[in-house]
Amino acid sequence: MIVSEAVLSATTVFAPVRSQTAFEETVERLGTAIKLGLLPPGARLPAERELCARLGIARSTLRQALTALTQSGHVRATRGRGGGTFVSDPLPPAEPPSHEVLALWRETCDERLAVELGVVVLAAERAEEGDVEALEQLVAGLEDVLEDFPAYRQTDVRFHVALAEATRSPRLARAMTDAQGAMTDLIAYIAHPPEVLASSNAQHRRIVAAVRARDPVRAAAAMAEHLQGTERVLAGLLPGG
Amino acid sequence: MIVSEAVLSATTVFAPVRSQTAFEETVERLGTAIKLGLLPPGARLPAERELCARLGIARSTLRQALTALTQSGHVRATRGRGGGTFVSDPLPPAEPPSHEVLALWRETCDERLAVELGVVVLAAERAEEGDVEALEQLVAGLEDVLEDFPAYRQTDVRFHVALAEATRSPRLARAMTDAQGAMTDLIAYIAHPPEVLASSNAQHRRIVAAVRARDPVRAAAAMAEHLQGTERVLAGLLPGG
DNA sequence: AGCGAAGGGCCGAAGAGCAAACCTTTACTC
DNA sequence: GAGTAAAGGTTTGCTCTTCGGCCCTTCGCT
Repeated sequence: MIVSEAVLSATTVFAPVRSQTAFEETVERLGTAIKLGLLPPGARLPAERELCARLGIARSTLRQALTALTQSGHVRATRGRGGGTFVSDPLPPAEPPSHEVLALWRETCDERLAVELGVVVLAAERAEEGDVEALEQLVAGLEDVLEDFPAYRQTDVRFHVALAEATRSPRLARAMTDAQGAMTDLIAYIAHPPEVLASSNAQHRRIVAAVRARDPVRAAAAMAEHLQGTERVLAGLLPGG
Repeated sequence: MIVSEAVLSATTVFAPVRSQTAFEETVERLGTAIKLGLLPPGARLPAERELCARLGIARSTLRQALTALTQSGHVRATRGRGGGTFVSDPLPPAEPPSHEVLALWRETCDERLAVELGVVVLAAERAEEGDVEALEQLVAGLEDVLEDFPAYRQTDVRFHVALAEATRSPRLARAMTDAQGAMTDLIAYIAHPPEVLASSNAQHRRIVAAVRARDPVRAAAAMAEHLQGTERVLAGLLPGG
């Protein structure tokens, strides 16, 4: 009986169980979507009574989350007919990443690598003409905002999420938004000169070309190169690099 | 303002928040580890008072989970000094996958693809000599159990988890055990003749060789081929293939 | 003026989780 | 054989989260 080997995995199997509350998860979901620009400034959220049904939680729980997001300035509500809950414009300044987040930056990048590689391979196999066109439009749009990092980053996120949606796999799309949310916490404060963004967007072009050509291998290679860019920047600035 | 585009991602952003309880998560964690053979039959779990501390939950919550696992026959407890909670030997027969699980089989495979690709790429970059030797031993062991699918599958899981551990990224290791747990639910009932297992293990060899050579591209290609095997089998047997 | 759709507030029931006791069984030690 | 230590088993009571429903307030539209 090979019992001794099991001890190696014990740290994984017996690692702490983290159970997020519905409240916390909702704040994180909506907050991330707002910070990523998936819900752009000025956008209106669904009515509370509808949203809580969609999220599968009680309205009072949703309201707790919305109250938190109101107090943090990400959202603003108006009453009466035609009212609703709207994403703030402008958004509050982002908060600097916690020590915790910084300490785990490499694991965050590792997870993102997995998601992005899996996504790009499957997208190359499954993307349809319309998906590719949408991706090309996003890349073209990026070209116009090389001087404006926040705008660039927002469209960049859209690009990666669109790639994930092209896989037709909701779970991968969720994984992608989570990964992008975690990355944004890390890179929001790093200077990104236009030349860097231009070369990053050139990599986007190569990725889309490989997807259009239905060439998963080339797509994966292009994506790997793309991710190495940010990773090298982080390695130079953060502990443990 | 590009508000219209946001609607596309709405299904992702507003998807139900699934808040697992600590009890559920614990049952799943331990149950998966047992079904995967990470905790082999006869193995002794840590004492309740220690285990609940490691899992970060109250002892009463842990006991709920252990009671569930006892009733399902995966675990058995003995009292008194020198007693403890032990993995059952033999294990209860696996239950057939639910309709729910079967309906989402493709998404499960997609997630696994992402995890395995990310893992193998990072393992190829980071694995040390000891890691590679452990992997080679596991592959050698697989050669001896080509006639015994349960035994093969168990060592197969160990192989993939060991690969994940070679990345030194706890989160990827966790993702790998989760992915393997989900896959086991799908493939437990599918006949696997020795020839198929032999060719599967040949792919293992190629993966290890690429990792040893520190060649992420070749490692990813070998892994992709490896995964296609099971995926094609499932596509032939399950709905939506 | 009134209707209806939206956010805002309140309250009680139910359940999950926690903490800290205490009990029972059993093997080892002196 | 008595004592002790280490394990699982049991009980109790408290807190916090979540749910579900009900009613209020606001305010644009008809």
